[in-house]
Amino acid sequence: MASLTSHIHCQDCSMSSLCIAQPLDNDSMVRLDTIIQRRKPLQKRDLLTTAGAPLQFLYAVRSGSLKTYTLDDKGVEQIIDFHLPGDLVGFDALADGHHRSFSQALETTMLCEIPVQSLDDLASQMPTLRKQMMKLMSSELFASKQLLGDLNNRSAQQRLAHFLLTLSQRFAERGLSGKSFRLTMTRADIGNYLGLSVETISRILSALQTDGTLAVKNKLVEIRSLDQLNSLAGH
Amino acid sequence: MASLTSHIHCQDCSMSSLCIAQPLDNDSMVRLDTIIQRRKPLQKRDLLTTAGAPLQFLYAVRSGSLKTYTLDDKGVEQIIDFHLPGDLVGFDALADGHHRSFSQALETTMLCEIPVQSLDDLASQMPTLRKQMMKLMSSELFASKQLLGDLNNRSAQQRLAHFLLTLSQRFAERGLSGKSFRLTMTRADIGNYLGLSVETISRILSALQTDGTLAVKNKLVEIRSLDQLNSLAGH
DNA sequence: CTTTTTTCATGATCCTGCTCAATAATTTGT
DNA sequence: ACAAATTATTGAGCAGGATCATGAAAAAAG
Repeated sequence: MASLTSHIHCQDCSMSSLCIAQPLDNDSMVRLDTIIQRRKPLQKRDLLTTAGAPLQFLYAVRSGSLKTYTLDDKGVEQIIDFHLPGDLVGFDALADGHHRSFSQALETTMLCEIPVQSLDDLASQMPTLRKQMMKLMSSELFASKQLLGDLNNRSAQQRLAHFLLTLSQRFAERGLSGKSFRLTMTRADIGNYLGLSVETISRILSALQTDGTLAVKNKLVEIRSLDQLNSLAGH
Repeated sequence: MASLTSHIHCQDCSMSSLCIAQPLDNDSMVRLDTIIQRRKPLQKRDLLTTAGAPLQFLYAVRSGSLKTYTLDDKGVEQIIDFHLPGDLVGFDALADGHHRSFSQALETTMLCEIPVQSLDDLASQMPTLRKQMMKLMSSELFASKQLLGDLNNRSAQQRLAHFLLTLSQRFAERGLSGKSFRLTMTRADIGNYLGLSVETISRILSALQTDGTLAVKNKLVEIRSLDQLNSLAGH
């Protein structure tokens, strides 16, 4: 099965449309492909990056999911992001060449490993690749700043509704069902990310279940009324 | 005085150490300088960017300050960032070539105008410039994600203390006093940014004044006890 | 399969920060 | 310089969500 993994190339990766490879012509993609390594899958709870470690690779998620977090001075975890297939992990380390956060697999997760040195070499020769990297960072930057506003002035219910909608959209973009999906993170993770207590997450999920907006069964979520969820999120 | 403004070059700009020009050698800086335009100062309340408008320039703040915000579907302002001298404005527009937010001057503000097309041309020839742009974006990205966590799980007092400390640091980096500075934004702006009501901002400022952490006189803030402010922020 | 650990659900209580309200101080416009 | 508008301060009351506590359900470990 290792042979299967190692035989997947950018050219036929289903995630390439979201990835750094998106705007490249076939020839460029082949060149990108040659510098990319595959590695054996991460198991649940395995760490991909550690804060402070020197940056060697950027990672593209092929399947599975991760959470990115920092530890504050008191050692308290602060979740910064969740990563789904097609997402890139490691941009925050470009600033000074060291990772600034921890990334941990939430389930069995497969990745592409992109050596930053080679990527930089390639970027200097390929304007399209350079622009794509800028675009991805710019998008992430805006999304992150937008999120700040989205969360700050909103109620617990609005935050959670927004979170579920965003997940739904992201699954849909990845060719998966946006109606029905599995939360790979715990309620505590969601609460941490949204600045709410576990209890609040639990209570709101129950309430949304009761009023028919969602069907929740453990980690499985089904969106019963997208309209209602949208209006709860305030969109 | 217009002649004075137009005669300032990257080579002798006091902000160049924070700006995109930071790592460039003198020759490169001169080349960068030739593509940069100066323009007449923005007056308080003037808009620099408008959401939806095509991206033509990135801007570097030379003096003064701005706020960046979006308008939600109900037309409610959501402040995303404050910009001080040395900051770059416009990175969020690189993703699709259109500005995604409004930037408004909080006071009389001078700017450098950097045409993105020329900047991109230059970046393709100058690896150092390219890397610096990536670094700046990466830093901003991490700062923004970090901020999310910093705000989310913290009390009103911790948030405001954190905000003031960040401002203080930024002023200090810019060669200004970090002990004593002027808030160019209103209390309402701060509240909007931190997800707190104006009243809460006002009350906490009064409380910090009473307990001797700060001296506040209208827009003027003096940090009386940095230690105390630090411990309030939870650092 | 059984035991242990982790995660989730729900209730009761409390407190932080919001809303509403009234006044004062600054800033802006004429 | 004055009037109007915006911004800031302070108080009272209320409510959303945190915390504490307990039990149930899943998941992980053995």
